[in-house]
Parts: sequence; structure tokens; C-alpha cells
Amino acid sequence: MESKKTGISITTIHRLSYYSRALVESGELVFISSQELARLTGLGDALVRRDLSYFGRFGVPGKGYPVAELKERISGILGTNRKWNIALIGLGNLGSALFRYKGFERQGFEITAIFDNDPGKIGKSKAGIEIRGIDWLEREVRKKKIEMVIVAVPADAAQGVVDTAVGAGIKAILNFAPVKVRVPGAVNLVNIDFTVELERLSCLATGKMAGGEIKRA
Amino acid sequence: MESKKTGISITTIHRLSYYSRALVESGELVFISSQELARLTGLGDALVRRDLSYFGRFGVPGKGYPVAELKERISGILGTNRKWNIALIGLGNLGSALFRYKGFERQGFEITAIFDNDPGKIGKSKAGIEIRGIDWLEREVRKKKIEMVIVAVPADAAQGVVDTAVGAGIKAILNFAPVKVRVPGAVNLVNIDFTVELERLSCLATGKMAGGEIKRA
DNA sequence: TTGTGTGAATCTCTTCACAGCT
DNA sequence: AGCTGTGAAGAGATTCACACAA
Repeated sequence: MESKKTGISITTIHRLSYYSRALVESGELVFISSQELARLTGLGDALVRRDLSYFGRFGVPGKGYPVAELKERISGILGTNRKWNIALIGLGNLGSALFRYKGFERQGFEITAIFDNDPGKIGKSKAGIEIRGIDWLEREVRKKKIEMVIVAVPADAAQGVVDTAVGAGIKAILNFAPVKVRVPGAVNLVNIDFTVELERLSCLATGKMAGGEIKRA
Repeated sequence: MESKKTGISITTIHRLSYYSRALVESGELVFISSQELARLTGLGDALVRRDLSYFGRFGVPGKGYPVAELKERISGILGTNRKWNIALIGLGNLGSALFRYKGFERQGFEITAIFDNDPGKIGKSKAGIEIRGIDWLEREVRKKKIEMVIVAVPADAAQGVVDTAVGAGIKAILNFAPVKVRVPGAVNLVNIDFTVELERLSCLATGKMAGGEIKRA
């Protein structure tokens, strides 16, 4: 299950998102050079070329990369050339904000089911989606062909709902709860942890550290 | 300005947050071994020791690290042993959710000023904090000793408010807008980009990539 | 001439393995 | 005996620098 020989590293994947965004912003160019892409993303041009070389060689010497094809290749890799049905678990402050967040739909991500354990919310609807208890998860996953869940519940409930999601066959989880949740190796988990990021920031802002300077990203 | 000889890397910083959290969960131990800390965080024990060695040597062979001192050291590095006054810019869905987010206060982060450009919101109060237009930022930063801002505005407004914040002397910015914002070298910027993380997840879930497997984090 | 693709060099992070402290 | 701290090895990631294609 671990990496074999060749492989796109996770850091490259991360940058692909930025290239993708830069391409949208770059307007109506037909070709774009690694140097221009580097400028738009704040990265080095050699790194851009190295990253794009994983797709096989399709840059044109003297001109750059064909923008349309590049976009297509990247969205193929990122999985944004298709639709993803997502279940949102937890409709508190954060969950509600995420539900209304506009950035998701544009990339083919759509929240099509909502779960919460508050009896006051269960049965109500939000933008046409009925809010269910977590015990409905497995049923809804099957019925609505859900492949991804967003976990926006309190820390102490997170492992429980993640286990339920894994039990329902979910293979992709975006977790906002500030805890280390455990999943089987075959399940993909990405964490977004506000507290950790704030701490990273306060650390940087605090400046000089014991024994030296912090190396910037 | 770049790293000199010794320096704590940004990846180490990131893990310090996890150690910190693990220590809180670890209960009333007096000493904790690198192995135990590794188990709690899912990391390797050698890595834990390497990370903690940046603080100078204070682990006790045969016993482990003194928990109380370790906590103190880590919060000193992370800057969570003090209070941070934060301005929230943008009180939309996400901004409102962040304002009510409980996880911040516990670490000494407190939102003490709120800015928005919606005339319908300006002048109103939220939990005792009056909502101001962005033109009040500099005044409020001075008056309330604000050192950090959270940017939760739409993508196209982000660079503008970041520039304003930088102009007001802010040196630490947590940006939620899904764009690459530019800041002077002396300003610390941390981005939390939901779209990028979702794409990372859909990429992982899409599985085999062109030319090979993805290497897991 | 311009800009790709890539070996080789460099730099950084992680793991190994073990000397030495308690 | 148990566990830290760290040199050295290993694994990756990034940058350099240049042959080569259009």
C-alpha cells in the first residue's frame, strides 16, 4: 500500500491546486511558461517544470505548456473533473458555514446530505436537504452515492462519527475536529485544524526561538 | 532573514502542536517517554526525540520528559503562554463561525475586534464587540493592542484587507480566503484553504495517479 | 532565441543505531 | 534495565545548469 517506485508526492499534489487556480486567473492564454506559472504561484520555475513533468512531456520548448490541456490534466489528477457527493456531519456554526461556502461547488463538490445529533434539528430541512441523525448515514450513503464526508462535530464526537462513516464504506474524510482521529489504511483522511494553524502563526510571530531562527516555509 | 545554522523547522513546529495536545490528554503523568508521545501522536519515537532536542537536553534517561516542563517549553515556543488580541475581518458565514469557535480561547487567542464592509452590520454589536468598517482597523489595532488578524472575506477582497492590515502594523495574518495573497517578508502569513484541502482529498481518493501511486503523508 | 525536461548537486527531513546517563 | 540525545545513514524534495527541441 505504501509508495513504490515512481509517484507524485503529496507536496506536488498540493501545488497542483495552486497551478490550477493560477491557470484560471491567467486569462485566455493558449500557452503558459513555467516561469509565468512560477511567478503567479510564488514558486520556483524549475519546481514547476519538475511537477508538471510527472504528467509526461507535453510542454512545448520555446512556448510553454498548452493551457487547456494542462487544466484538464491537473483536474484529472486532482479528481475535480467529476462530481463528488458529500455528506456534512455536524451542523453547528462551522458546519453551517461550510454548507453555505461557495468555493466547493465550483470544483464539483456538492453537499447532498446533512447529519446532526440535535433532535431540534433532525427532520428540519436546509436548502432542500433533510437533516438526519447519524444513524441514517449508511442508508443515505447508499441512496445518494456519497463518497466523501466532512466532519464538523466537536472534538469528543469526532472519532465516533468517523468510525460510523468508515463503517458505511466511506473512503474520503475531511476532518475539522481538532483531534487525531484514527482510520484504517485504506481510508483517506485530511485534517483541517484551526488551532494548530493559529499556533503555527503565533509561533512565527513570536519570532526568534530557543536556539535559533525558524525556517520559513 | 533566512535560516542560519540551527533552526526549528516549520514541520517541527507543526508537530509541537500535536505534542501539546497529547500532553493535555495524557493525564497526570509526571514523566512521559518519547515512545509514549509517539504512540499518542502517531509519529516515530526518534522523531519525537529529535524535535524535543531543539529545546536543549532536559529529558531524563530511563524516565522520559518531565511533563510540566515540557508543556511550558512548548507553549513558550508556540507563543500560547500569553494572550493574543485578534481582529476578525469579515463577518460572513465563516467569520461568524470562527467568532464562536470555542477552540481558540483556550489557547489564549481572543477576538476583540470585528470588521466588515456591510453597512447593515456596521454599528451593530456581536457579544459586546462593535462591528466596524475596515477604515477603523488602524485605530482599533492601536487602541486594543491587536497583533493578529483573521481574514475571512471573499477571495477578491482578501489582498485589499491584507494590505490594510499590513499598513496598520499587523505582523501575523491567518487567511481563509482561497487566494495567494502577498505580504512583505517581515509579515507572517498562514493560509487555511478549504478548497485546496478538498482537492488533496479527492486526489487521494481518486487513487492511482498517472505514472504511479501517491506517496502518503 | 526561448523555454522544456532532467541528470547531478544540494539541501532538508526522518530514521537508524548506539554510546552514555540514571 | 530503560530511555535520552545524536552522529551517521537514508530518503525526499528542491534547485542548478545545460543539452536539446521548436
